[in-house]
Amino acid sequence: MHKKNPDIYFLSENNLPFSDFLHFGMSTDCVIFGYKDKSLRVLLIQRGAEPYLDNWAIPGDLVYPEEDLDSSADRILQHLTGLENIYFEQFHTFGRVDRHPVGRVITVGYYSLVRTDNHKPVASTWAKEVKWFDINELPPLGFDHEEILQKALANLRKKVRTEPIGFELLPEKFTLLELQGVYEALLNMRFDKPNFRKKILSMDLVTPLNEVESNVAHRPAKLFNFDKERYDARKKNEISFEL
Amino acid sequence: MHKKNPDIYFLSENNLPFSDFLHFGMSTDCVIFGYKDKSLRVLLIQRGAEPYLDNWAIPGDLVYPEEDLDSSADRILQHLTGLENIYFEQFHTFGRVDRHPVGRVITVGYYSLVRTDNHKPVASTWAKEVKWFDINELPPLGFDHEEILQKALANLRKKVRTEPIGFELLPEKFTLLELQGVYEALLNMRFDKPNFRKKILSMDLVTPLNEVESNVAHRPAKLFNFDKERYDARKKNEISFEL
DNA sequence: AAACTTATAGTACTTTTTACTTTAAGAAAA
DNA sequence: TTTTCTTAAAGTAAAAAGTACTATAAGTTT
Repeated sequence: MHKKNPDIYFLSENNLPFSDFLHFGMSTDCVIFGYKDKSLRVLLIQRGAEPYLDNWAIPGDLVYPEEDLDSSADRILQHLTGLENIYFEQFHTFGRVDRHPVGRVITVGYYSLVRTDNHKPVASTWAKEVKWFDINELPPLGFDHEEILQKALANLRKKVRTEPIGFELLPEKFTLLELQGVYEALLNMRFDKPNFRKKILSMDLVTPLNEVESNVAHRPAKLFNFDKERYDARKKNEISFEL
Repeated sequence: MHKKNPDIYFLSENNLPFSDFLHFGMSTDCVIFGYKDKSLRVLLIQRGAEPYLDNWAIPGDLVYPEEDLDSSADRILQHLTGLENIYFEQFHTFGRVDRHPVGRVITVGYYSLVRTDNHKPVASTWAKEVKWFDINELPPLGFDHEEILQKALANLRKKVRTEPIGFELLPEKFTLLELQGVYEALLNMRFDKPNFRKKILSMDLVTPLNEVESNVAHRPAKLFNFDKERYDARKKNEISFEL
């Protein structure tokens, strides 16, 4: 017999005891995006344990009992890339009853943007291999990770149209043509060069530096950096970034 | 002593047993939006149990062990409004370690749009009262529900600019001025009447009916309905709706 | 029938977007 | 050192979209 319990919000018709509801596992998965050679990439791991041994998968881990969700995502990112202050964003939570073969595990999906030139991800105990995959040449993935990855991509593509996050994929200093390449890879479309340039400059969010690119076999382009302070200040006044 | 376990993805440095990670409670909260008298409203409940007894809160419930997240949200919506096929959307998951006084409960936030003319929500065992609140006159809320509500609203306001979901707040048949009222309430801004009208008609997503509104003390406006089929067909070709 | 209210159509103007041309600046080859 | 090549960067014109406002139509109420 179940006695009536201090319910959370309400326990509906069934009067199950509170403890019956505390049997969920919780994980976070991080879809890590990078940009190289004019194409968008995703960092995947090859699993070193059951279930889905040897399958490629999105890096993730169980959430610790005393850990916030965002902290968990941050931990995974640092563990895998060795980088701090990576841009990441929660985008969707996946909880299908049968999504995990071992038990009822809910996973919170995050996506992240990293500067691929900054680091070399390394394999470790929990992953046989870590590798960048072109977004158009993905291997089959374990769990429901194909669904998760596609949803991450869809969310990123939406977000990138209204917020200046494309910069997160580039080094501090970049040329406008490099920026254009990022947006073309992200949105899978071409832009007219002069018009893209005009549009970006008119937003007044990139600052020209007194520096040009080097080691190129043609006229070197001017380098810019993103003025995050100006953007943040402007965001308060609800001015939006649209591409 | 903990023995090494079949980990999910990987258990990082600490080798805690699998069962140690299955102590999460899981709930869904539904921010239910409605529209009436030119203003946007939210349906809240007054809690009939601890914690936060008598506080106003967003309706929600624990997820059942064998229940999908979306099903859980749907159940709450039906329970509360008696309506089926309500539009709802997952928007964010809240998991701060101390967000719930009773234990580690993660909550998945949904928002929902309902036609307020269709139903009368009723109080029941788990809620002393159920009431619509104007979005600008909200009471203090229990838990982290103020944060959840504001995030729901922000998400809705973003979504409404790119997808034609405003219609979900209106009856099947509506006038263009009513539609304008919905968007003005949602986005908290005014539109020019002729221009709004022109824009909506140019999208070709509403169909004029051979009917006009009645019981108005002036020239009655033509009624329209939303052509969901046309929108769905067009969405496949990636044509977007922007206001 | 006159006055009033809102629907609905239309018009002129401004801003933004798009497509394309021209010139500039540096690197490499002849 | 001159020519050729490549990309940077500025400019221009036409088209489209957005904005502000005016005028007329079609009902209801007095």
